[in-house]
Amino acid sequence: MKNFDLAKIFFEMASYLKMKDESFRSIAYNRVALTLESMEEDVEDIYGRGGLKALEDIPGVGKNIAQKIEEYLKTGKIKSYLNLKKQTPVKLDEISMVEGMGPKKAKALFEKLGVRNLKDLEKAAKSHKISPLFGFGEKTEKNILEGIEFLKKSKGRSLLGHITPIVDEITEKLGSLKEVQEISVAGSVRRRKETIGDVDMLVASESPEKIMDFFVRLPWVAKAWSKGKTRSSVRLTQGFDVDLRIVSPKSFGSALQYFTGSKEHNIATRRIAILKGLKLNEYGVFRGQKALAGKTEEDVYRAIGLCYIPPEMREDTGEVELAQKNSLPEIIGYKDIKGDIHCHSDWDGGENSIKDMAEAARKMNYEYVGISDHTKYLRIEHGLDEKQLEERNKEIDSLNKSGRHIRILKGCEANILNDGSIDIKDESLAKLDYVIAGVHSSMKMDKERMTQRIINAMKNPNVDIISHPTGRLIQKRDEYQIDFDKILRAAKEFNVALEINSSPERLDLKDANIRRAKEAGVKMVINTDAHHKDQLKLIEFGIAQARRGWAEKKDILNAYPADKLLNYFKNAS
DNA sequence: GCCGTTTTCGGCCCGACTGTTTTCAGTCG
Repeated sequence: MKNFDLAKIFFEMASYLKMKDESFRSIAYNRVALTLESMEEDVEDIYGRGGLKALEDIPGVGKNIAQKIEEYLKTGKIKSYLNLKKQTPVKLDEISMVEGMGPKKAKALFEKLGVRNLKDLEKAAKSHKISPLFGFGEKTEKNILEGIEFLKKSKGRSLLGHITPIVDEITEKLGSLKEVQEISVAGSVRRRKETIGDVDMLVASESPEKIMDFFVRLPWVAKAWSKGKTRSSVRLTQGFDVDLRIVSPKSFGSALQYFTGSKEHNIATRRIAILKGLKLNEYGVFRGQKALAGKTEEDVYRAIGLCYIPPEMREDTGEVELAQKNSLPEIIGYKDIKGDIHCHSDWDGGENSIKDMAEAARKMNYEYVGISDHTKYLRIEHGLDEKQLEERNKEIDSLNKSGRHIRILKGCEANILNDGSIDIKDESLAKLDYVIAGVHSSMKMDKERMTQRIINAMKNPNVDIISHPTGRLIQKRDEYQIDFDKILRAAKEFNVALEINSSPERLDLKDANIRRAKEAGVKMVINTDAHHKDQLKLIEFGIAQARRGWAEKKDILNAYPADKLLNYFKNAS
């Protein structure tokens, strides 16, 4: 897949062009880079299928860029890119990661001080060579040093699941002020992206000053970057930034739409507004001076001829076109899950008893809960052998018999061994309501073997679900080397569901793969993999990713009632 | 460099804030 390599090159070219003040060419390259990054089809396949002509059908790609893509596919490099790099040998991608540094400042520092990378930049700032320069000053120099410190500490982005608790607290604190009429989180947090750069919050109020004073003095604030009447920005001690915008209530909807983004989605919606002779900005939808909408997001979308688009879908990957035709898929809702079926109990070293897990699941308003303890290969997780599994089943049977709990299903999370066989006997697996199988070892296997390993596991008629199918840990461990298309075809053929693991560190399947699975007609389940009863509530993150992957209720098996779910598993094997 | 339901030429999203200026460029979202 060359899409990402090419996207990276075009992003860089866009920055270099901006440096040279060629802003419109820069926009063109940036746009193509974004398209390539989010495109599902391999650009190499497109070229193979229809040559230059087919490349030009990609939005934003014209003759010129098509030729550059061809050049890259044939020779592995792009001459004009190398030339740009030669002209200004500056690591722009590195330098612009520092808050407040962009192409223009980078250019000035290169020409005057020879700054080529992050290290040079830090050295120049530390030896106070930057502040005397024209256009720079004390503050800029200080901000550069602080920006570099921040980068070293945080790697830039935080996991969604790690920041939402504090975001909820801030929302509650601000929301309790009497001056606040409405409040919502916006930006990538509202879109539920798996990682977050900074947090955007929006408030509707007629008296913003008091709120801003309160905001920059919140107990978690380490530093206020800026403070104004409509926008303030702070860094929290937790290591990420929060932006607060305040607008008048009559613009709350349009501002929420605007600050929720994504940027690409906004560009698309604004284009539609322009085509209709309207103007869309954070203050509303306007025809000339006349405001047509602004109070709610629904009004805004309606005014430009679109139906409401859920925040999780706003990435300009086709949702705007469907909204124009009023044919968006009805994506799964946050209350549609009927039971979590990947939960561990104290039988395999989890924190809580089966009874406690069932009680916690009842509080989640579930109809059922599935206990799927590890099996014997995983010694470190106290995996159960055939005999222990039998004992555990008896406990579940007696709990179910007592009638005092929600329905408890008997499952397990078995291990897929290197050859694709399962680490526990088929007779034992057959006695369970369902079987989850997952890879927990030899994760660095080569692509062909790993793909075949998982497919072999799916061929076992007892296996119903593959847990965390790609094995990634966000920002820590890459996905296994697998041919995902082959996995999808096998999942469809053998009627095996793929898990959407809700753990904020995993989110596996991820959004793009969920969409591919859905398109391939493969069923999924959304689970938490809870090892503690408090982790059941993490399901919201899995549902959020499912929504980002456009999954509908019918695609998600544990949105079915228990009997329908069990029937599915029975008939699938 | 790309693009077209007023356009094959003339636009390309656009407003807020900062830090440096003395009227604005650069950055961000």
